[in-house]
Amino acid sequence: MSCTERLTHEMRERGLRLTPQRSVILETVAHSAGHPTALDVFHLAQDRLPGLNLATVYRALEALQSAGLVDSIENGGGLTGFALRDRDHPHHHLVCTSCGGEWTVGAETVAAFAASLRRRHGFRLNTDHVALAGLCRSCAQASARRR
Amino acid sequence: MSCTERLTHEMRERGLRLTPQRSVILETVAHSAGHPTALDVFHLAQDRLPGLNLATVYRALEALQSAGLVDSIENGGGLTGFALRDRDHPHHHLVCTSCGGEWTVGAETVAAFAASLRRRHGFRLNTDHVALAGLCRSCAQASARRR
DNA sequence: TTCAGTGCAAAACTTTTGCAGTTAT
DNA sequence: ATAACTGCAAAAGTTTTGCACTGAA
Repeated sequence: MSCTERLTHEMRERGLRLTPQRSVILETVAHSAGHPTALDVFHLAQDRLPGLNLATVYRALEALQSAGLVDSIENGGGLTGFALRDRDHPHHHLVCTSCGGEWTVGAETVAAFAASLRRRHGFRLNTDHVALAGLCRSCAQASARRR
Repeated sequence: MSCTERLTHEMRERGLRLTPQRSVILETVAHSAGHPTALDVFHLAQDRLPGLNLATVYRALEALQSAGLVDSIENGGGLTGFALRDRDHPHHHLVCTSCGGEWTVGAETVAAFAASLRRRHGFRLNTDHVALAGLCRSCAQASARRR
């Protein structure tokens, strides 16, 4: 199912309307690498939506979130990032706290961990979209050398 | 090593000063369940520190963080929470997105997952303090029944 | 036609910063 | 003594909200 089809379907099902703003905002999030903030999305979408307002971006992202099309991720520093929820290709992000780089891990890597949490604690890890903080390979090596 | 001894030691080592404000703020974080925000800490600490200012709380928490005594955790909604970094008893938190409850998991549960990330991607997961979002046992059961 | 959504402006909130006075070292 | 820290006030930055108008269904 394409992105636009999913948008139409999920929105209608919830009595939400399909506006040009919401389409463009969803596509902007989808085509962004990483986890753009509301302001990022605003700047990127402005080209295609002259007169777009930041408040609209916030409200659209909230609507898309409630429709299950987008997830919010807490970036550091009290900023909220947004990412497409991809049900067909679930994956997770490794975010390096040193260089800010991002890598993708397949859901299967996290699945084993989620299963052990569930077995041992009855806890169902939210695996829709997870961003894990740490040091990437090169930053880890650099910090080891520094000592 | 006691909390206060560690405070004295770590602060001195970095040329940071040991003020009544910082002591009380560290104790406030240590004695709080969960991950209090700067405002929470401010309210709790006010009783013992008349005239305390919120800006001081922010600066003290930053200092304690740089001294490795406290970790910051991204609560939902763009709020930053703080928690004592306990090097003697490392542990992680399971936060239920439905009821807001919190549970503790030993570091060993996470260690295996961290090892696999490192093996497969060279990524060193930050395991100082991790808060994992999901559904707790009872909320998961409740949501299963609802269907 | 109708009501959800938008743009605009103002407000609410969290966090940071400049500065003068205070205090731990 | 001296430099770090605090309180205060103001600013900066993010997110929310009220309201009149517009447009998707």
